[in-house]
Amino acid sequence: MAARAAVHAHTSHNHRACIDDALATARELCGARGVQLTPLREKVLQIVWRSHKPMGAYEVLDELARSHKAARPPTVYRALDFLMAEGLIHKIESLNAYLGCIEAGAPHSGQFLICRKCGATEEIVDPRLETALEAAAARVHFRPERKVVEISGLCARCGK
Amino acid sequence: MAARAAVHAHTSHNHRACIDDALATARELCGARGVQLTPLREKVLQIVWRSHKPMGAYEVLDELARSHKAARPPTVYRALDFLMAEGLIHKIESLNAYLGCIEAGAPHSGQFLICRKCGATEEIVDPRLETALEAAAARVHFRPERKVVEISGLCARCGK
DNA sequence: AACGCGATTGTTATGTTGTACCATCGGTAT
DNA sequence: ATACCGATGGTACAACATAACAATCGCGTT
Repeated sequence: MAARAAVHAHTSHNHRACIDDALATARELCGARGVQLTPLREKVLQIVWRSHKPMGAYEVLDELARSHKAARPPTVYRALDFLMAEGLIHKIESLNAYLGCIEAGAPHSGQFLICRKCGATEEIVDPRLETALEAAAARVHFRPERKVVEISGLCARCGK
Repeated sequence: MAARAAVHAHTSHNHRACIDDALATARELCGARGVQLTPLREKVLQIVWRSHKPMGAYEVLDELARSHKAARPPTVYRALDFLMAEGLIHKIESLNAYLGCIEAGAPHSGQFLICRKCGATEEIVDPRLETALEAAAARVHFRPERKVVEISGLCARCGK
């Protein structure tokens, strides 16, 4: 899984395979959980995954509308809500945008590195960071439920 | 300064003194920097500080309009932008809301504990957490500029 | 077949958050 | 005076998100 951590940050790999993987995983998970990954939801998941950058809900809508004339804002937001609830995508709060989750499975809060120049956004899973977050909360007896970690700056290539 | 870290989380302290402190510090800093903390900007800073919870821009606007009839959305957003640039307030991205900064001075990214029940939001300054963030970014040669850390959950009192 | 039921999607309208753009005003440097 | 600059006034609109209700669909029961 760690090998997939850099997926969103690169443009030259075989992204098609990533998407197919993600969709297959999503179908499996939803099947196992008894929830419905309907064609509409799967299409939205595919659209989000096709982008290397977080996509705004209205960008998703524009894309969806190409093959689904009836699409309206609620159509998209309902699908995005479902996908977030199942841990298949994340919302990047500082961008009001959505990104495919590389660790689909347990719903979890992600940690993100967002390049302000090229827009590429990488999800990282850093246990040390996770531990530091838990410790900081525990220190003041705060019980964490959702952890938003979004680091903006310059990615390795743009920061050269 | 560490003693002020819990300011936003409590309701029974002498908050008036906090506000006065914050305003005095702000005036000093702006004077030293040669930027103008105009009456309008100071009023907005005061409004934000009066709340123990992050305030939406339109809430600030409603409050401001009581004493400043000409206030419009751009009025508030310009003041908020200025205050953020000077490191006097923070934006809580996951709430689209603004909060007085307890460490006014160097513009910095804050770390926040947000109670989903009572809304109280505490800014923490945890060097270990800061280190973990830097390390996570450095590991992939990412150069961080802005770090958004917002932990939602239950505060000590609501989580009992 | 007809019915009831829950989940999903369609549809219209509206609420919330944030900006673009240009005008104006007061101070300062030329 | 003139030109410029930072701050504010003011209109309009863009971008993001949800409320509310209707229609449809699959499915098990009668």
